[in-house]
Amino acid sequence: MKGILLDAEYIDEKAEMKLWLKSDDRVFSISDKDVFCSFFVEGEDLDKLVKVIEKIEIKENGRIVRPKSVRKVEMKKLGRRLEVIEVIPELPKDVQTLRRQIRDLPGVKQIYNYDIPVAKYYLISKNLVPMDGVEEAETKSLRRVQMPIPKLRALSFDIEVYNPTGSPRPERDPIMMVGLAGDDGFRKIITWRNFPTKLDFVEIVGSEREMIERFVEIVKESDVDVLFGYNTDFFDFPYLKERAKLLKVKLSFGRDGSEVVARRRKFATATRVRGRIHIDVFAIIDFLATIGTIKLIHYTLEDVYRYLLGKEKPDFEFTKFVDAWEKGGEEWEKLLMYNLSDAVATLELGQELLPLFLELSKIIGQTPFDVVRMTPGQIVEWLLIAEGYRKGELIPARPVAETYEERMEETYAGAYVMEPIKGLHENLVVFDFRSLYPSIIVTHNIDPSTINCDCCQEDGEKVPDLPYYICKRKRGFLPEVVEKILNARFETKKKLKELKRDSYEYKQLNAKQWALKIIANSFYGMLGYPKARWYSKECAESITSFGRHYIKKTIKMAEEFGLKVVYSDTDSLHCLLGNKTKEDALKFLDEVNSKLPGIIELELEGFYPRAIYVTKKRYAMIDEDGRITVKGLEFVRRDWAAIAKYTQEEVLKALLKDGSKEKAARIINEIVERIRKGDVKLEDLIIYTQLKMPIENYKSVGPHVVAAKRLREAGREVEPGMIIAYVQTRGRGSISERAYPVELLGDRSYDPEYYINHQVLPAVMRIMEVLGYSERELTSKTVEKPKGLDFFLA
DNA sequence: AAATGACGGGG
DNA sequence: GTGTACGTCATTT
Repeated sequence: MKGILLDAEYIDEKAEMKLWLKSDDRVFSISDKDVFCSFFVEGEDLDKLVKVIEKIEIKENGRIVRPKSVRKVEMKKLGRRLEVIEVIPELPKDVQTLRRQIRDLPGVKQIYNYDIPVAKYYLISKNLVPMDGVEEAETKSLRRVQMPIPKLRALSFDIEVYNPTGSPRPERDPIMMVGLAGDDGFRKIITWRNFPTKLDFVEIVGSEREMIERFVEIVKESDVDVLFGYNTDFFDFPYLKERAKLLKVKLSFGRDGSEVVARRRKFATATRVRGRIHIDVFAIIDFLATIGTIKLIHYTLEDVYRYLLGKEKPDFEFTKFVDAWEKGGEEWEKLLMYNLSDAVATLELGQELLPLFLELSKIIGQTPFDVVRMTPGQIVEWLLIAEGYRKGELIPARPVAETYEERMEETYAGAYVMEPIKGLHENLVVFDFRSLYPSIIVTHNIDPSTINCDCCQEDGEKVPDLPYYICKRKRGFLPEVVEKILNARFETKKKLKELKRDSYEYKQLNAKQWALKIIANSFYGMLGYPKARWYSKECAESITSFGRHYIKKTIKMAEEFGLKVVYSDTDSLHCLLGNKTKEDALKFLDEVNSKLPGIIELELEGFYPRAIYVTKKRYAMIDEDGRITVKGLEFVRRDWAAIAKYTQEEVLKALLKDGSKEKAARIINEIVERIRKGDVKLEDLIIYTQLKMPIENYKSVGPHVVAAKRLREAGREVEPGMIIAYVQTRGRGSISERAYPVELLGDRSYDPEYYINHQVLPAVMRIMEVLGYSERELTSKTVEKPKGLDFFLA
C-alpha cells in the first residue's frame, strides 16, 4: 500500500496516529499504534541521574507512569557534542508527567524535545513527510518513498447568515444559504427559502437543518481532498458548528464519516476535517500580507480577488441581508449571485495559492492543514526541528513566560530605513534585496554557536559596529540549513528555465522555488522573535548590521549609476528611472550583483509608473497593470463612515492613476462642500461599531455606547455583539453625547464639522500634507472669492 | 498623559 | 503550540 500523505493526526483516546493517504484511485487511512516519543535531559552526574529517573513511578488516573527506557546518549547542542539522558515513556501523554517530575531533580540543567506535539514528533521521528509518498511494508512498518505531488480535488463553500442586529448571533440567527463551487465546474446554492428564482444552480430544501444535511451529503459524495473557504476558521465553521449543535445535525464532513474537530489557535478556531484538507484561504492571504507579498488597504475577498486574479465579483452590503431574506425579489437574486461568486472566487484563489503551501508542507515536513496556519517564524522553526532531529541536535524548548518577557526587553539596532523624498514621483524602479538576510547568514556563518565562540577570539570575523566576532573554524547549524535551502532554490530555478511557462510542472516548480525563498527569508525574523526556540538577539543584530552595510553600499552604487533613490527600507531600493531606460535598470542590476560578495543578490521587484511617499513605512504605489498597493496608510475601517473610506480611495486613485494632485484636491474639496451643504446620503455617514460588552461594563463611554443606551431607552433590545449604527449629530457636548442611533435619528441633522474634521480629513491629510496642501485650502471653496469672504466660509 | 476600547477577515 | 494575535488609532477620563 502506497500513497501521498495528505494529513496526519494523533488520536488521543486511542493513543494512535491516523494517516490519510491518496493513491491513484482512492484515499485511505492507516492507523499506527507505534507512536514514538522521547525527550532528553542535560545535567550533572548523569549515571546517578539515570538511576534516579529509572526509579520514577507516578500514580496517575489509576495507572502507574514510569519510563520505558532511560539511557545515556550522545547528542549535539548547537553542533557541540553533549552527553545527555534519553527518556522514552510508555505513552505519549506520559511525556509531560515525567518531565515535570524530572525537572526538579537535583543536577538537572535543561530538558529538550519535550514540548513537541505528538503528531509532529511522530512525522519527524519516522521521517514521514506530508505531500510525499508513504509505503506500508509487509512488516506493517511505514517508510517514506518519493512521489510527485498529485492534483488534488477541491471544493469551496461559503455560508450567508441572517443578521438583524448587524452581527449574526449563532444561537438565534439562521444560516440562509450555502454556496458551493468545485474544481470540476460544479456550482450550487442550497437554501431553505422558497423564493422564485431563475437561477438553475439553486436547490431549495425544506429547512435549515435539511440544508446542512444536504451540504454534508454533497461534500461526502464529491469526495474532495481539499475544502476551501474564506475566513472559515473565524466565521463559517464556528457558526456552522453552533447551528448544527442547535439543530441536532452532525457535521460529518470527514472522509471516515467523522465530525469536524475544532481547535483553538491564535484568535480563530482551526477546524480539521478528517481525510480532507480544510484550507482557510484568508489564512493564506494573511500570511502573504505578513511577509509583504501583497499590500492592500483591505483584505476582503473582493479586494484580494481583484488584486491577485484581476477579476471583479459582485458585492452585497451586510446591512441588506435582512431585507433580501424577508422580501425576496431582485435583492434575493443578487444575494444568491453574491453567495456563489464568493464560493467561486475562494476556489480560484485557493487553486492559485495552494501549490505554494503544498511545497512548504513538503519542505518542512508538516501537514498542509498546519502549514497554512503557521507564521513564517513557525515554518522555519519546524524546518529546524526536523533538520535538527536528523542531525542529533537537541531541540530547545519554547521559552517560559519569564524568559519571553526578558527577551521582549532586549532591543537592538534594526534595518536601515531611509527617510523618503516625500511626494508624488513618476517612473520608478524597485529593486529588492530579498535574499539579503539569508545570504548574510550563510556568507558570514551567523549562528548562536558561532558568535563569540571559544576558538576564534583572535582571528574571528568582525561584525560591523558590534563587539562581536564570528567563528571561522566551525560551520553553524543555521547557516548549514539556510545554505541547503538556498541551494535547493538555485537548483529549482535552474530546472525552471527549461520548462514552458504554463505547464503544470512549471507551476509546481515555481511554487517550490517561491516556498524556498519564503523559508530562507524567514530565518532572520525567527531569530529576533522572543518566543522562538532558536531566538538569538546577537544573531539578529549581527544580521541587521551586515544588512545596513550592504544596503548603504548599494544605494551609493545606484546614485553613481544615475538612479535617484527616493526610498529604501531594509532590503529594497525605490529609484527614479529619470532619463534611464528599463534596460539600464537591468544593467545596473548586473553591475551590483557582480560586485556583491558570495550569494548576496539584488533582484528586480518591478516597475511602477507612479508612487507617493509620505513618511518612513508609509507609501502607495501603482504598478504597470494599474494595481495599487498601499503600505502604512491603511487605517480606514468599519468604524469609519463610508464617506471617509470613499474619499481615501478616490484620492489615491486620482494621485496614482491620473497623477493629478489637483484632481485629488478637487475631490476633497467637493466632498467637503457636499457635506456642508447636506448633499450626502445618510448611509455614507453611518458609523458601525460593535458593542462588545453589556452597557454597564463600560468604564469609558464612547459614542457607540451612548447610541446603544439611547436605543435601550427607546425600548429596543440591546445586547453584546450587536453592531450599533449611529450618526454624529449637531449640538452641544462631547462626541459621544452627540451620537444617535440611525433608528432614532428623527429630524436631527448630522454634524458637518465632525464628518469633515474627524472622518474625511484624517483619512487623506497624511497624504495631502506631503503634496503641500493644508487643511485650510482643502476645506475652503475652490471658486475664487474676494479675500474677505473666506473668513466667513472657513 | 494614560486608560480604554475597537478594528481586522466574515455576516 | 493546554498560547486565545497584535499593532494602531480615536475618544474618554
